[in-house]
Amino acid sequence: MDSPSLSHPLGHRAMGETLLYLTDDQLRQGIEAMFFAYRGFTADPDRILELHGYGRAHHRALHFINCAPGTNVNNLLQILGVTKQSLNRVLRKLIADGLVTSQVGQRDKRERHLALTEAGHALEQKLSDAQRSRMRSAFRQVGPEAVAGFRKVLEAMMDPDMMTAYSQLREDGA
Amino acid sequence: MDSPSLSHPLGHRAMGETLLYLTDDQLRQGIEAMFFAYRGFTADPDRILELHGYGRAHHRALHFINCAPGTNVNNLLQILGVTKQSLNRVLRKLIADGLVTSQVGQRDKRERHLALTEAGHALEQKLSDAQRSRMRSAFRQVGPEAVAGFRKVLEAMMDPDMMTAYSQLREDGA
DNA sequence: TTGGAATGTCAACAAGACTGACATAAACTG
DNA sequence: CAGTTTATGTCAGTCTTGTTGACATTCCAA
Repeated sequence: MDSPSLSHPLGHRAMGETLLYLTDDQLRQGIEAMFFAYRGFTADPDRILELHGYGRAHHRALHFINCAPGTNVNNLLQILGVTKQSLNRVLRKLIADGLVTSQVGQRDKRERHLALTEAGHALEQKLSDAQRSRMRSAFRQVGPEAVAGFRKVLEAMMDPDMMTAYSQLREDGA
Repeated sequence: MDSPSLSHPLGHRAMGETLLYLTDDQLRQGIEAMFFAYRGFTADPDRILELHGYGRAHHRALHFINCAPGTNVNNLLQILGVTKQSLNRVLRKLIADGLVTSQVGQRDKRERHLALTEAGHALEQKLSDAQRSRMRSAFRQVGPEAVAGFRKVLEAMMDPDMMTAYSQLREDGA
């Protein structure tokens, strides 16, 4: 049979209207692309983390503490979407290893304010560099229009409440 | 401070050439978008899986057995990128629960050929529908150009060997 | 001031990844 | 045919990272 995308009698605009990109097969390919890409996305930092005896959970904590220095545990909890007990185990190790500092809040002494130490900053940089490097390479290959599309789809795929957490990260860093 | 993307003196083409989309901040946003989107991407099937006492590992196995019925364990191992012990634990349960069949190969009797039973097909459909539903909604929101960009970036972010596995999935289904 | 809400810690458990060792059966090779 | 390799399955043990339950501390408001 002939290729519908090449022999289609309608122009590009009409293709969008007939929603050819929404067939089950196209969606399945999107799902698989997401699966394989996420593996690639985490592969480089995972290798570095392993050398230091950490896991992905430590990476996530370092990343978001770096983005919002002085944040408290509850904020981090909302963003990461795990239980406080789970996060606490990770934080305990990072604090014990001298990568993160935990300071009792001035105003509210129940809160602990988290920040990276110099060593924490160094590891975060190393992980971030590895991850950015792959993403930069991908972005460079495909060009700015594709990158814009990538961002649009990802944002549309987030849970609405996560979307707000994501937006807030870019507004008030502290 | 003012917004560089709005007040930039150069046009869109020049922006691409000066690689504004490759700044560390843009890359960081891409990384975070990937993190939050992947959570959304897995959230719906996760809820269904929990009801049945399965995890993401079972979903992945069902998905790829469905894509390539009659495949053997080794092929699945390559695609999933886990150890045979890990996969075996999952397959054992799926077979015991009557969702997957394992048949000794005709040509090579060492191989086991895997396929979904009717019940397996039913669950795979349910999971797939949930995941496709979210992706369809995202795709519909952003339009075909953004979807094309999304796919391009994801493919550029995969590991090269995974990229080949991904391509082969769409060529020889059996 | 006292009881509830918020915050964070410790302990125990489960899923799912890993490694290593080993068994079995079949295919291949000299 | 004997020995090796390949494909698969299994058992045991470890690690990360999620979970729930119990508990201490602190704040706030009735």
